[in-house]
Amino acid sequence: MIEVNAPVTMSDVARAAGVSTATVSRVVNGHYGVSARTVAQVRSAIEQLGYESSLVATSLRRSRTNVLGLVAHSFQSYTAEVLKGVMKALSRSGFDLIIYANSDLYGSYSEGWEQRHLTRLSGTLTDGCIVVTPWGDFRTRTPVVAIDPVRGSTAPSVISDNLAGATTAVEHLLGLGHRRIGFIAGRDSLASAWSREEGYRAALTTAGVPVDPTLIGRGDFNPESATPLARVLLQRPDPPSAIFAASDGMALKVLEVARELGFSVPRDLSVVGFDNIPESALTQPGLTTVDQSMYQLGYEAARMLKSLVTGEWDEPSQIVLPTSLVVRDSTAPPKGAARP
Amino acid sequence: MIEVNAPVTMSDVARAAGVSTATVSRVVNGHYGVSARTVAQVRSAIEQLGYESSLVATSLRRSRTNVLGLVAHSFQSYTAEVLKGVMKALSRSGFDLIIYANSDLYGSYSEGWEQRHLTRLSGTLTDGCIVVTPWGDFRTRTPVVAIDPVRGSTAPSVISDNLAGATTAVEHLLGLGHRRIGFIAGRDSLASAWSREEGYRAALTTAGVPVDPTLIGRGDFNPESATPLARVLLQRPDPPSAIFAASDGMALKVLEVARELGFSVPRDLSVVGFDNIPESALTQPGLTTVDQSMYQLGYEAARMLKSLVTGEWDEPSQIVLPTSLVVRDSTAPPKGAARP
DNA sequence: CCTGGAAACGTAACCGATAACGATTGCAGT
DNA sequence: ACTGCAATCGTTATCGGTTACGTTTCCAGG
Repeated sequence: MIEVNAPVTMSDVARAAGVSTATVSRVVNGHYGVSARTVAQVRSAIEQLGYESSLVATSLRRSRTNVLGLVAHSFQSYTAEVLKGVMKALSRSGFDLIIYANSDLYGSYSEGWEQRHLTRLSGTLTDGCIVVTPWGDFRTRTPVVAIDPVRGSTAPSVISDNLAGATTAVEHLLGLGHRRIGFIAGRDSLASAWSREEGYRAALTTAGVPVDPTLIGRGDFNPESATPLARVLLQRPDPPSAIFAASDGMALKVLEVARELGFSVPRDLSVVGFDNIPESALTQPGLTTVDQSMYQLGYEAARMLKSLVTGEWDEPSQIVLPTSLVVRDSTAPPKGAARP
Repeated sequence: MIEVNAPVTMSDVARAAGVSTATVSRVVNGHYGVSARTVAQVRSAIEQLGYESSLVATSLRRSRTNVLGLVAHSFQSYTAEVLKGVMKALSRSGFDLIIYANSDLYGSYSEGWEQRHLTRLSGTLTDGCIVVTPWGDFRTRTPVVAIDPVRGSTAPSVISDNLAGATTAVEHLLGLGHRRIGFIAGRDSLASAWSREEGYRAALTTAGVPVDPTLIGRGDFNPESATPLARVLLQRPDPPSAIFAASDGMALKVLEVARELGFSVPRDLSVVGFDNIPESALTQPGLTTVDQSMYQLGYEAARMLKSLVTGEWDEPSQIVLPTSLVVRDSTAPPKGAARP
C-alpha cells in the first residue's frame, strides 16, 4: 500500500503555529523580524507536521533557487564522468543539481528538445544550466555553459584541446611508421568532432602523407555508428594499418570488429581512441587514447556556471583544457615494420 | 556575452494574439472550445515569440505533470546502468525524467536528504519517484518505487534475487574445491547486502563448511571500503583461497589489492563479484560475477512507477529479477587443487 | 420575433510561497 | 504624556499557468 499523505503546506504550518504564512516563510528562510518565541513555535510546528518547502512554489516566486540544471542528450560513460565532475564542483556549495532528460531520447527525436528543456528549466526552476552536447546556441533567461559546444558557438563553454590531442595521436601513429591511417569521425556539427578531424588532417599533411578521403568514415560519436564503418574499412582489399577513432566508444567498437574479422591488435592493426573513458584502461589490449578529463570538463563547467550565476565572473568565457596521449597496448609499428 | 531575454509568458502570447490567457492555455493543451481561427492566431503568436510553457508554473497548478523523478545517492556505474533502463522504459511514453542530486553528496551528508528531496519533488514537480539506494521508507504524496530498498521495506520495489545469486556464486567456489572463502559485505542496512550475506552463509552451511566470522569483512558497497578489508584478509598468515565480494566495485578493489600484494589471480586467489558492471568484463583477468541486470532493474522500476502513476497497477508490488552466474577468468581451483 | 442551447471566450479564483508594504506594539527619550 | 523608532507580524499583490464558472455570441427551431 502506498502511503499518500496530503501534502503539508506552509499555511498548514501557519495554522498549527497560530501565525501567518509570512512569518513561517521568514522563519524558514531565517529572515529578520521574528521573535525567538515565535521562531520556536513555528519550528516545532514544522517538525511535527514534517513540512518541507515546495521547490516548485519557491522557484516560481523567487528569482534565485540555488538549483543548477544539466541537460544531456544521452547517458554514456562520457556523461557519467562529466556528472561526477559537476557534482564535485557543486559539493557543499549550496547549489543542488537537476538533470533533465526527456523521454524521446531513444527513437526519432525532435531537434529542438534541448532548447525546449532549457527554457522550461530556466523559466524559474534553475539559476543556470550546463548543456552537454547541444545542437546550437540557446536563448535563455539564465546563464548557460556548454560542454563541447557546436562549431562556431561563442557561448560560455568548456572544451578540450581537441586539435592538439588529435594531432598528437596521429603523430604517434606516424612515428610508429603507419602511413595508411583510417579515421572515424564524430558528429560533425560539434566543434570537438571538427577539431579532431582537423588534427588528423594536419598531422598527415605535415608529415607529407596525402589525406585519403576513402579512409575517413563518418560516425556521430555514438559507439554503434562505428561498427559498420570499421567493417567497411577493414574489409577493403587494402585495409589501413591503423585507425584513429574520434571517441573511445567508437574505438572500442573498432576493436570489436577487428577481433571479429580476425585482425590481431596491435599486430595487424593499431587503434587509437579519444576521451580515455574508464573502460579503455580495462580492455584487452588496453586502448591507446587521448586523455581528456571529462571529469575536469564537468568540474570546470560547474565552476564557471557557479560564478556566472553569482555574478563574480572574471575568467575567459571559453576554457580550453589540455589533453594528453595515453599509450597503451593497442598501437605498435605496422606489420611491414619499415621504420622510416 | 550572455543573451538574457526576458522570459516569454503566457500573457505575452495572449496580448500578442489579442485573447485571454485562458484561451492560450486551452490552445496549448488542445482543449475544446476554441475556434479554428483563434487557434491559428494563438499558434502564430506562440511561434513568433518562441513561447514555452513553464514547467514550474504548470506543475504548481496541475496535479499531473508527466514528469517522473529519480533520486540517487551517487553516480557510479551502477546508477548509470539503472538510468539507461529507466530512460528506455520512459522513451516515448510522454513522461520526462528529472534527476535530483544534492550538493552534499561528497562530504558528511545529513541522513535525511533523500526524504527532503523526495518531498520537495513530489510536492508538485513530479508525479512519482524512483529511489535508488534509500535509507528508509518514505512519506510522500506521490508513488515511490525503490530499487534495492532497505531491509524490511514493504514499499513498491524492484530487486534482484540476491539470495539465489550469492548462493550460486559461493557454490561455484565450493565446486572448484575452495573451503576457506572470504566475504566482503555491503552496507548492511540494505536488503541486498543482507541477502547476499545470507546466500554466502547458506551455501557454506549446506556444504558443511563452518562459517568463519574472521573471514567476513564489513564493507558498505563503496569500492573504496573494500581496499583495507581485502588487505586485512590477504595479509593474514592463512589467507582465504577465494574471496566473494558483495559488489563488483568492491571485487575490483580486491583484484587491485591482490595484485599489489603479489597474489596471482586466479592461481593464488579466486575472486567473485556481484553486479556484472561493464568494467568487470574488461578487467584482466575478467571477473567472475553474478549478473544482475541493472538496466533491467531500472527498466522495471520505471514501468512499475508509470503504472502506479497512471493508476493501472495490477502486478505484485515487489518485483524480483533473476540473477545468473557469469564465469570468467578470476576463478579457478585452489592451489592445493585437492578436488573433493 | 422570441427562445433555447451550444459554442466561444473572458473573469477571477487558485496552486504555494515570497516580499513589499502597512499596521500594531513596546520602549526609550524628552 | 507624547513622540519617534525599531521590532514584530499580518495583509496582499505577485509569480505563470489552469480551470470553474459566467457571459456573450450566434444560429436553429418554434
